[in-house]
Amino acid sequence: MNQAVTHISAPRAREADEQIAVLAKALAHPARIGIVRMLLERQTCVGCDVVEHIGLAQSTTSQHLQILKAAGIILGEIERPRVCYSLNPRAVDLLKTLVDAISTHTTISSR
Amino acid sequence: MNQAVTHISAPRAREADEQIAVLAKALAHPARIGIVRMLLERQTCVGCDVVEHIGLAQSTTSQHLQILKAAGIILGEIERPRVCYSLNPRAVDLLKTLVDAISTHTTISSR
DNA sequence: GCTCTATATCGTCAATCGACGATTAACGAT
DNA sequence: ATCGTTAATCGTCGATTGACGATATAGAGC
Repeated sequence: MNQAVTHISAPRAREADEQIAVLAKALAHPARIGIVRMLLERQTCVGCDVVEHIGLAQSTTSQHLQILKAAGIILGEIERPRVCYSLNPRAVDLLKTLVDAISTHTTISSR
Repeated sequence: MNQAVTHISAPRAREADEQIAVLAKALAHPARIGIVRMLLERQTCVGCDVVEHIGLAQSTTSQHLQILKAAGIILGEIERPRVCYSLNPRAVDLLKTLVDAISTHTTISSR
């Protein structure tokens, strides 16, 4: 039972690796980190604000938003003709769980 | 002062975005997540074990290890003819700080 | 000096990413 | 019905990634 968290069976572990990698990949671009930061500061915001804030073309920005949305990191609520974006608390929890697991291990194990 | 954490000046924020993105990018591949997970389970390990564990070619594995090392996520101590890899506690702290910041915000702000 | 072992680096190739402008879609307002 | 606004999607192009095998490097041991 004490191994429950640590030692997942191999195939499951691979799946988990895949999922985490997807999350990391979605965050692996400064523009997308910028969007996340923006959503932290103002707790919600509209697409055209994002375009203005990060200074890329509208189409490019939309792409970045789609990537974040596909990874479940942000939510987009339609408010015609706008879309209102916000962080997905579930994704934040997932991230937190992950990093907690890592930091627990390193605290215990790395001297 | 209460804004110190939240509201960093724009150019600094961009730098921070860049740095975080670099970190995320280094983790944005299942093989590399697998390596990190491996280093969590055994607290340290040698390159050739990694090759065997993740099942990619030696050259490919070495590349992944270099990427993680370049991002500061792992450390490689030379023990001729091997290299002994371990997680870098500083990187873990960095990640933790980041996610803590995010989760604090979402807890406070998103109802 | 060679040979073995463990890593790192090089060169190549297909696949993916990230940027852009142009176009399309959906609706509210006139 | 037409116009204006906001987002999403398409098509394209150069740059980057990830895979591999081949080669290079560095030291231990004979």
